[in-house]
Amino acid sequence: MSEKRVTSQDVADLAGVSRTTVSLVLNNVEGINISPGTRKKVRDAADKLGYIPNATAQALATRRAKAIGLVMTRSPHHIASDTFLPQILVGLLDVVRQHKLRLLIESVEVGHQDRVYLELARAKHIDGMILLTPRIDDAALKRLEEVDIPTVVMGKLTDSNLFSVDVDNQLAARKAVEYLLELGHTRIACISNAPPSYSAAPERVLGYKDALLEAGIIPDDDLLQYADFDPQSGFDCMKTLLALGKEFTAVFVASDNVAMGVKSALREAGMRIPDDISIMGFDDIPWAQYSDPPLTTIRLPAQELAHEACLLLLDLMKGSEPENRNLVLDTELVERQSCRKL
Amino acid sequence: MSEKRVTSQDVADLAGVSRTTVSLVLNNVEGINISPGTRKKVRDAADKLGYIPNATAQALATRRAKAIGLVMTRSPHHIASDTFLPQILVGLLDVVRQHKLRLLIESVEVGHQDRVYLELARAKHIDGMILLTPRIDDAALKRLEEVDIPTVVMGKLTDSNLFSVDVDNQLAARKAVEYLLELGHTRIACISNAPPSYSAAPERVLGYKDALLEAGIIPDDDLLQYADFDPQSGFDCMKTLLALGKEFTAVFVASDNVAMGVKSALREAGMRIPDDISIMGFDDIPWAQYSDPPLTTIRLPAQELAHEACLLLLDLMKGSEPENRNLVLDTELVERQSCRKL
DNA sequence: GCGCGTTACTAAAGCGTGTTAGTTGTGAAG
DNA sequence: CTTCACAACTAACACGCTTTAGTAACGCGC
Repeated sequence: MSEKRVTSQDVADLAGVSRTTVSLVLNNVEGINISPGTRKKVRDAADKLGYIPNATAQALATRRAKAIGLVMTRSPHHIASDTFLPQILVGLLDVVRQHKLRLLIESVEVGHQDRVYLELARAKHIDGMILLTPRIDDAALKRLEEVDIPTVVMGKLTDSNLFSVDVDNQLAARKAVEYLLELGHTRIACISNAPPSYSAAPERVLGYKDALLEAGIIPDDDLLQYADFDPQSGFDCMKTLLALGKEFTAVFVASDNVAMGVKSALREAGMRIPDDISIMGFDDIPWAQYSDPPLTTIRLPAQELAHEACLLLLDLMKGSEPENRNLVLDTELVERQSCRKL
Repeated sequence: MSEKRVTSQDVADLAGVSRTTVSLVLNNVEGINISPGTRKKVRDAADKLGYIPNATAQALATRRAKAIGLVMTRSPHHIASDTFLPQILVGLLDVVRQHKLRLLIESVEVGHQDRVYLELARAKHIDGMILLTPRIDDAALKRLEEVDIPTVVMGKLTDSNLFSVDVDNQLAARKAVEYLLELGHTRIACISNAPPSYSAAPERVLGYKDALLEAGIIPDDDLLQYADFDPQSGFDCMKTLLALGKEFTAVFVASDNVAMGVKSALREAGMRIPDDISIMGFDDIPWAQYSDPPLTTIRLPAQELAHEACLLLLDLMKGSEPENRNLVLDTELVERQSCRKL
């Protein structure tokens, strides 16, 4: 309480040296000559006083905040129900801690992007940022490329030359649908994870169509629906699909979270999984394996993606420019019990 | 790129005033006289240059970081599968943004608490912190009370006089079990959410016993199991319970997440919900209403808890000392279809 | 014209660190 | 005995802002 903040001056006084020396010793500055005796005196003094350097002052002097930011451009509602967020945080925290950095979280309301990106960058709260699933049509992204802050995007942006980390959504979706085809399904519906403006959504749809075409099946646009991230939207999509009255024996839902709602709608309609309809998910959220029946899905390595994104960002912050701007991690089909042989 | 950072000096030069005036105008300092003309000149200059004050320098000068920290004392694995984290973040972000603060996320490895708490506080990265579900036996908590940084704990600590925000776990659990009793169940098992050392776990068990005793039923310790946060542990607990061979017609699972695994185990054993056994959850995670059958549970207002915790923290940071150190929010029983009348 | 309060501003001293340029003392080479 | 490199430090400026103490100008009553 009454104890004042201890500064490097206090340490210097106690050790009988200058503030400069304290700084040089405690920061282990290379290529400088300080006698071992003095080094010890400084260290002892610092220990004794419980000296903890003021991070703000350090940041001001060094011009680096020693922090990175995780920026989410989604509505609060979508963030609240984002299954991967905890995993992403863990992936980031892991790297961040090892490098003695801090992690800042920021969410931006749609429409206010300009200022936030700029403020974060210019105000030097952070030295680099990781952008989470932004919209393709985010005009501010263009402006972002002009800002001189290192940035890594989680989720690829076709029309941008920002650095990114992602999975091959199209390929993964194709694998998923090929699996259904192998089981003998030919009438396969598709419910995408999000509106087409979010980059991953159209890519997954493309993979779905790829698989069908390769098998000689013409995709039927009536069997294609776009959900909106949450279970409720999946519920609604499946209702619409069922109301059409078209026949389908399997559905590829490009998000496990959405699939929860889809299953709910199927249940209400009295359809049994996988007896009456096979369902294939995407993401492998933690509950996929505990759902009834356990959901066959595509595993998205969320934590690893965050991990790699963070490492890439650190590279950029160091000034190196990896030649590979777009890192792609592998997905894996996890076979459970929601799909059956026809 | 080549454009240099614009400082308040640049604004002052362009406006033809001093740096002091710029600061006074842009910060809307009260009780100071600046002519409207000058104010406009300064504002125009700032706009024209796109001036964004350097937050680090501001922090150093004002001695406030304008940031709060969310500190989690749990293992990466537990964080990664924490269903409420996204909601908590949204609750915090909401308040934080309105007050133009930033949010820092920090996770602490068990055993390293001392330094982290201290460093965060002393280094002045943050002006206040919110502690998430710490263990009761966290020795560093004692030390934390000595640190002069405002702190709010989410989840009550019996043995501490820190400020806290929580629900009444015991009461909520009692309500849950009373509901089962009203439906006619008398043999009711209980699977707690976590090991007894985590504060919420024993409280919920107490509520369970309260309800039974009030109904004249002696709690049978064989029917009581402690899970460990995740579905797998719930699966294991239910296996153990079933292996005992004791009769029970309902089970109160003090965590929806754990309940996922419990249901999985019941399914494997060929038992139908709610026909063969009624199941009552706790938390109301987003997937509870989409599970099969939709889970009857106790709603834990995670987002509101975070919201209130943040508001309380802001009060503390302003220097006020609310007389009520422990804020308790209401829970609500959400009736769905996993429990049936006996 | 003088004293005085008020308006409208500014000079300069912090905030706590990093870092450059420079100073001192010492031993060895010439 | 000088010269010079080098080890071992330090003085002082820079970082970009806030804020206190102070100054200049102005109107006003007498």
